[in-house]
Amino acid sequence: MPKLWNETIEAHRHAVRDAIMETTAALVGEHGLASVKMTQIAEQAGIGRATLYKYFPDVDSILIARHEEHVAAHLAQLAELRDRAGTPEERLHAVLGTYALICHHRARHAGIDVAALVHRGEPFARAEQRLVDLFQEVLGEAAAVGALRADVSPDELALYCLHALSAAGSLPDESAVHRLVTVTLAGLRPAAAPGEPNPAGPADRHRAAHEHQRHARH
Amino acid sequence: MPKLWNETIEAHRHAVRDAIMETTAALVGEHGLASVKMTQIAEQAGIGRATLYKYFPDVDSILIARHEEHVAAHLAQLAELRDRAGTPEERLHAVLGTYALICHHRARHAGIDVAALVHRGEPFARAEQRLVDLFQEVLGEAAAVGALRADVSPDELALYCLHALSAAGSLPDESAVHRLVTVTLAGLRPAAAPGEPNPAGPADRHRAAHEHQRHARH
DNA sequence: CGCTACCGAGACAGAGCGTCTTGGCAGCGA
DNA sequence: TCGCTGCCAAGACGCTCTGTCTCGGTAGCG
Repeated sequence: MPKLWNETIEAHRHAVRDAIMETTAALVGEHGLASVKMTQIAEQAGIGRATLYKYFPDVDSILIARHEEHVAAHLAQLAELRDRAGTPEERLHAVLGTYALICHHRARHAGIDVAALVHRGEPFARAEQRLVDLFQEVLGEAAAVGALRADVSPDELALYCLHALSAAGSLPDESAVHRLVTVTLAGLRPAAAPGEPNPAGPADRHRAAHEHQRHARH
Repeated sequence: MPKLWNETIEAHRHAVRDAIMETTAALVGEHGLASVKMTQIAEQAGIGRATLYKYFPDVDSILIARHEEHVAAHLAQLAELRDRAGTPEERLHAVLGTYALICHHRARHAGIDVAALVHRGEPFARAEQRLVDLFQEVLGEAAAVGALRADVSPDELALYCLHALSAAGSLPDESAVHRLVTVTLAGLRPAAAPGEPNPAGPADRHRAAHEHQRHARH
């Protein structure tokens, strides 16, 4: 593809790497995940097959690398929302709502291929774990001000959020995604039944405690 | 495997088919999904490779067939719970709780392989659709007696339940699964806030309407 | 101008695949 | 008892894709 090397060799390699990943994603979107071969990718990207093997060992690695870049971008976006100003409830809503929209648009854009690729091997587990950790932090802050139910730990609630919001990929439009976020958040709130134990109040108290948590993170 | 044909030819073929599916599942559990080859399956099952191709065209078909049998069994179990006696809330709780336990045990037993296989192609979409339909029926009955929030339609709530409960596969023990069901159900209940529109009462009224729905199904 | 690093193209052996043929065995009916 | 039919294991065959290697060519750099 790049006949003339762009500035440095480093930049050239990065450009070729990006071209490989983009070409592979296009081929997968066109012909499906199983039928894409290394030969096809090399031809489409305009590089030699041996050169392709110098960048990636197989098709899965290419798509995993592409997926990890997307995950990193989304994670940065969510971390930025997490560190914004506002009450823990507001930031929880922002993080979960944005994640749901990400799921929605990913499903609409990439189809089933990402899900098929992503559910195998350990790279996906790591990406999911980072998401759970991020959710857990926001949930912990919300729990500190009593905005969360106290009978389930934040790590289990984080897992609940992650899976519940993944339903956004099957929803038809963004208003449905918004309703899904509302429903998911409803599952997180303290039990309204009078007999249930609910030690933390619904108001935003413990402000100092959650500020301490936020700053102790970095 | 079966040197002497069992009774009829039909039964023999069924036995061979079962042996193939069981052998394949064992190999996938042992060596992973990607590395299992048709040659290996035929050798392990004690049949010829050409014979294997007379039963299944490829490895995926074998695992999909096995998965569909499991799904059918689980679906029957859930349908039985749906048609049991009791209030719609009780039956909703039973169906969702049982589905969560199924997810939990499946993840514990088969590992990541089922998820990896299951997320590609159209057979999985059909199985998921049948589950959503089943959920939707139980949710519709619960909505008829006012046990559900009225601001989200039962089909969207069914999708929410399906995905939220799939988190049970990542939970460590059954008590955590039970808490997940509690949280998921909390997302389904009518909004407790006084300002929110909540036309249906929390008590079990409209009993006749939901009985009508149940009997109109068959 | 020579050196180095990279690259495209092609060759090569190996693994799997999907099909076909061969020879053999189990059941069934005459 | 003897064919006849259906099924089967084993193996051969051509094919695709893989992963590695070598070759000749070219861009940058000193």
